[in-house]
Amino acid sequence: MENSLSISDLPSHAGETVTLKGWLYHWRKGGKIWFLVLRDGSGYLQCVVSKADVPEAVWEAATGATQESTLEVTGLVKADARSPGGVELGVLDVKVLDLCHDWPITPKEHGVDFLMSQRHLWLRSSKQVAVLKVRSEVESAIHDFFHTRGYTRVDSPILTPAACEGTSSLFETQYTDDEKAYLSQSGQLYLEPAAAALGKVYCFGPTFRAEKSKTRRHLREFWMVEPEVAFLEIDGLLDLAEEFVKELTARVLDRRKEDLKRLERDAAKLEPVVSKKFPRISYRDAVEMLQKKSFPVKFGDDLGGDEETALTEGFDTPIMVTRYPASIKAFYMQPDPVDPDVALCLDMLAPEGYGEIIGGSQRIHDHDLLLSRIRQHDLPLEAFQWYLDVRKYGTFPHSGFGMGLERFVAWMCGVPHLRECIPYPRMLYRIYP
RNA sequence: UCCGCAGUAGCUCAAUGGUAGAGCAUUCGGCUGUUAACCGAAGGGUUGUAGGUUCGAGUCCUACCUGCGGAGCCA
Repeated sequence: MENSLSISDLPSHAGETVTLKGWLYHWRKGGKIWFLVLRDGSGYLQCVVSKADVPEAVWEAATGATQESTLEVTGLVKADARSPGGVELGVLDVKVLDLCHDWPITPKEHGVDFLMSQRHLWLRSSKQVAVLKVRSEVESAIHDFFHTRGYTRVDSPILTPAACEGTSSLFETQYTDDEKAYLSQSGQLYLEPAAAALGKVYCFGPTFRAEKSKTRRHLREFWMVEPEVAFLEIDGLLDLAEEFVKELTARVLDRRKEDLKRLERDAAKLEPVVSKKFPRISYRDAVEMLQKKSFPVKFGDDLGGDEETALTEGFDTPIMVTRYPASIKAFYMQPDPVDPDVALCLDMLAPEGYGEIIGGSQRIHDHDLLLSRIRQHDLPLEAFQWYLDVRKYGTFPHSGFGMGLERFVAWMCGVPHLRECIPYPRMLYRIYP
């Protein structure tokens, strides 16, 4: 069915005459020789048009094309060291399939407001293309990671009857005439019963938080991958999270080198992630470390962005902070049997200021303890009856974590803001396009 | 929601309270190996909105609108 060549195929077609379709990305004029850069999503190709070598009509078409015009170009593939990418096209024919008028995004700088309002067009820019390729690679690596380890993917619902954690950040929608539904904030609660059915499960999909967050580290709609594993306890969970991040990073380094280069991301900064063990620090030790750096934190305080960055300073891998005070963590987290004030949980903090990429815990598996936690947190008991059933019928220790895809991709790409790591970001006060 | 910053040409930005400017983009011209090419020329403006102070406001004051950055919360 597909017969056409892509630009990325060309290095193995040197010496052949080929026809390609794509868009005019950029050009450099040189009097009687023009250099057109064609892009087709697979790569970029310098097409050399020489006035002496083509018919007048072809010269007119080539030099009359504007940025982002749709072109069909025929020419001879040549290896040439002067050309970015190693091969270039000696143009024989150019057809302008559509002449583009008033393309708004120029090669010079633009402000974020402008670019975000042109997001549907901004996607064509080389750096945005590179980020989307890294994102897709990570998504694919996530599925491979779990499938090679015997996990079953279980899709959790997006429309839910009640909150998983806190009702303040829920998106509400009308479900029937007299019933509301809420967009999912996490698939975890639905994954736990599935872990009893299938043992090792994971979900991967969009999640929604109606928080009024307006920072580079927040989106209102983001993608989260969440494994949940029967009979896995906290130490195994730490191993799983570390192995997971190592494998995804290795995959990006292995297969998306060109994209990292285009993003001017220093790949050497990611290499220790693959080779070195991630430090594991308890919350109590973290508080001490922060106090030595004269942060005014004490046991019971949550750690803010500045504290997280200070903790990761001096490390070239992520660090895992474990055993936070139970009082500041979710109701379902298992208390530490030797230190009941803390929960068996972890936050993985990425280096270079990228902050929390993973949060997870061992879950309470005792029915009565979970019941009392639901009551302590003033949660509507009837909404959690089915969740309690997991502990009522053949309970088992289990653990899981959630990783925010965009945060991971932002870190891989060295992009400072999450909004560039999802094709169409949903942010506070911005839902166009 | 709170705190801070900013709205001037299509875009990115200049302009002591005193004639509205540049680069890029666009159009035209020049250049046969360019790498955000370069050189020359032209067109392009109700300075976010509404008031106010002043002989005079892009500039100072007030309110509003829009956007950005950050906090809290989180992945």
